[in-house]
Amino acid sequence: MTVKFNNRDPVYVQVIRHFKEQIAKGYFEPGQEIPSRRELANQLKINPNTAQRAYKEMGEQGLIFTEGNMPSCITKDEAVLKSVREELIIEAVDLFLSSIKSIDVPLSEVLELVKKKHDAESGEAEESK
Amino acid sequence: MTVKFNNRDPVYVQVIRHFKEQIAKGYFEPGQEIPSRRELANQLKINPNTAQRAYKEMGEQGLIFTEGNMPSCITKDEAVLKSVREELIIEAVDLFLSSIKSIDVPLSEVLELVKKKHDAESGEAEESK
DNA sequence: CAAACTGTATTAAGTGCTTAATACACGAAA
DNA sequence: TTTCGTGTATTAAGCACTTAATACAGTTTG
Repeated sequence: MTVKFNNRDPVYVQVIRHFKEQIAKGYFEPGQEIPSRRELANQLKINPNTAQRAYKEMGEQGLIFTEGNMPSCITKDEAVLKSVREELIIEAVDLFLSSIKSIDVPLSEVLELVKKKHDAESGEAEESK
Repeated sequence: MTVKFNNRDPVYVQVIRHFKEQIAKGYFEPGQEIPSRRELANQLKINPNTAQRAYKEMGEQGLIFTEGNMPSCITKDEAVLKSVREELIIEAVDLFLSSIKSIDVPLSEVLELVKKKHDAESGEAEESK
């Protein structure tokens, strides 16, 4: 498990984001154990408290749960897991639309650019095989 | 001139972003005067030093220029003005694509959502007339 | 000339968020 | 029992940004 951090957003926020992306991609099974705070901190080279903060928020959001001193686990509520993906998608779409809107760019124009760039990236991935 | 600030990004960054959006929309003429630091600070209810910092960076980026003690002006270099728009568009597209990529969502699926949401927003704008 | 406006610079304080350093209670396992 | 690994809580330190209070040089305006 590795995460590339940017210097702009708080680390704990990026950690949460990372877990949400993993969830969205179906990487976790419902109820699956996740690394302990200290272990995650070691893996990501961050402070245990930062990991703790990320886990704490994820717990409050219902993404993970913790019973006693047992290792924390991904929620068993599949509806929650499913909604994570949808939320991330909606988030991306809304952000994109508001950005475009604030520059007054015709949608058709950027959609062409999106397709073009996407195909270009796919091409690169293909070449690197 | 009003700007709605969020609590996440530094104010001076948001001010710069605001000017770039105005430039991208063709709101400014090349060489056009812009408000003084103190006046902008008054309008936006921010500290003059924060306005100064925003202007300073915009000057370093070539977006505005200042001669002597004259009021600062938008650059006369139309190529720069044009590139601002393109940069903002590319920025939005790249961010969108990377977001989508990190969730493993098929492009066609989100493009449908983008169009749908965009049309819905246009509809709302139409109704509010 | 004097006043008021430009831009610019320096220094300091305050504020909020992030990170860090510890400590504690609990349970499982050697 | 002792050790180790859980989660949790508290407190302090660090850092970036914002704000603040001035100061200075120059230009325009009354």
